Amino acid sequence: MSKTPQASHRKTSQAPTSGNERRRQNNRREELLAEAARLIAEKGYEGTSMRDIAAAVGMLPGSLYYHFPSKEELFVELHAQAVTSINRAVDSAVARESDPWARLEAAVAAHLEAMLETTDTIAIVAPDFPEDRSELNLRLIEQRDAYEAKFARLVDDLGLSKPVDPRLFRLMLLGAVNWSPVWYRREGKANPAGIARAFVEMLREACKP
Amino acid sequence: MSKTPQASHRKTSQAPTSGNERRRQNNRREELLAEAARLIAEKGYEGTSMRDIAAAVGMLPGSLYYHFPSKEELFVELHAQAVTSINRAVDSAVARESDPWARLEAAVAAHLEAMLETTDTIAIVAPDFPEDRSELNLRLIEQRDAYEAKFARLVDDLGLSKPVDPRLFRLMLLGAVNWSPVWYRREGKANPAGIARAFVEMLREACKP
DNA sequence: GAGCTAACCAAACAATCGTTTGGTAGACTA
DNA sequence: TAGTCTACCAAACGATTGTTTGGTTAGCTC
Repeated sequence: MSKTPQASHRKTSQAPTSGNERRRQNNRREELLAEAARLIAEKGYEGTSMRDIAAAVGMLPGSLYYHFPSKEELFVELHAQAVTSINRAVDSAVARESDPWARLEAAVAAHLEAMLETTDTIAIVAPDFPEDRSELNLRLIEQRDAYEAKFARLVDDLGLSKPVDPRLFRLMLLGAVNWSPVWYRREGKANPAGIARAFVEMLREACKP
Repeated sequence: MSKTPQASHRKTSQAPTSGNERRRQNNRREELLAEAARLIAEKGYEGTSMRDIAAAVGMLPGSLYYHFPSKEELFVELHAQAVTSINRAVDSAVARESDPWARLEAAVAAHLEAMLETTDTIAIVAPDFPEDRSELNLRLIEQRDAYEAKFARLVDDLGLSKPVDPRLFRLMLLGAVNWSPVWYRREGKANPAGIARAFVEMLREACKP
């Protein structure tokens, strides 16, 4: 009640002294996405209503539809944004290493960091959606495909000896990593980098002849 | 439309010649739970309405509230049922082995089997619910506690050498296992037992001095 | 066969959901 | 300064949600 959708229009209000960028073009879109990410990360997709999101940015529910055609579309864009961001993080982490095992560990650490510490990076993962929402799911999977292929390549570069199935190796590692948000506590002693090292090191020992 | 809530009442109809069990006592409760499990496993908790469940057993929505006080309570009972069932499966699988590593592998295989092949065993897991539904989540976690402790014991019995953290060992293994429904395809070549063997074998090699 | 109870039906309730429609203030362009 | 467009507001719409309330009937006991 106390916070009505803001007094009048404000828009591009500030920064009047800064050259000729094209302002006044979807200004609050970013703010909107950020707020939606925060809410969805906290309460889930179904648990977050368009009204919640609108209230968080001080708009009316219907106004969201100026920026996004639907709630699903909003989420797809959020997901894309998260995938892009985590992709960059992993790339730059991997680039700093040359040894194949070190590269894999760096990738896992970056992935973990993004999922455990960055609030607004909604999990690449989000198995939120049950199988029946196939249309949405297909689009999300498509977004993650390139990302997962990247890990497959990192694993291939390890040159595993024969008894080890590279696919199961990758699925095990990524499964363990993707599940970590379930048990991870930020107050705990373990940090993403440490977890990554422990996970990769275990598998590394397993692959020595 | 075509399937109205059934013609008249039927109740305990059958089996009139079988002694003196107390029939006519929550007869369709089991049927109700089974149907709810099937639907929720398919479409998720939020994706399954009380009307869906009622329709699946040929009842009217309100009638469900004769058997369960709320939708959440229904799910809690479902969850408890699943936990009990998987607990039994793991116990009997472990009992057949004596070697610690073989016992762990048997436990993992049983867990995988329950999650991947048994439709109505809604995942022990179900991270469906975001953190904010704390009340429900606490009750579910409570139900799983004894189960997870069981794995901690199995890991302890391995007598791991020092550089390996038993906790991270367990979290890695269970994470990989719990994530498997995401990528597992029943049509594929891998089966639960094979996956269990591969996972455990990898970690086993890692723990040899 | 009277009475009781388990197991429903029938119908609604209030709340919430995603979304649509029509309007409008302010910034920008010419 | 007139006109256009951006970025919203205001208000509703229809559908769906979990749930409640009061009645009804079949089966059981006595």
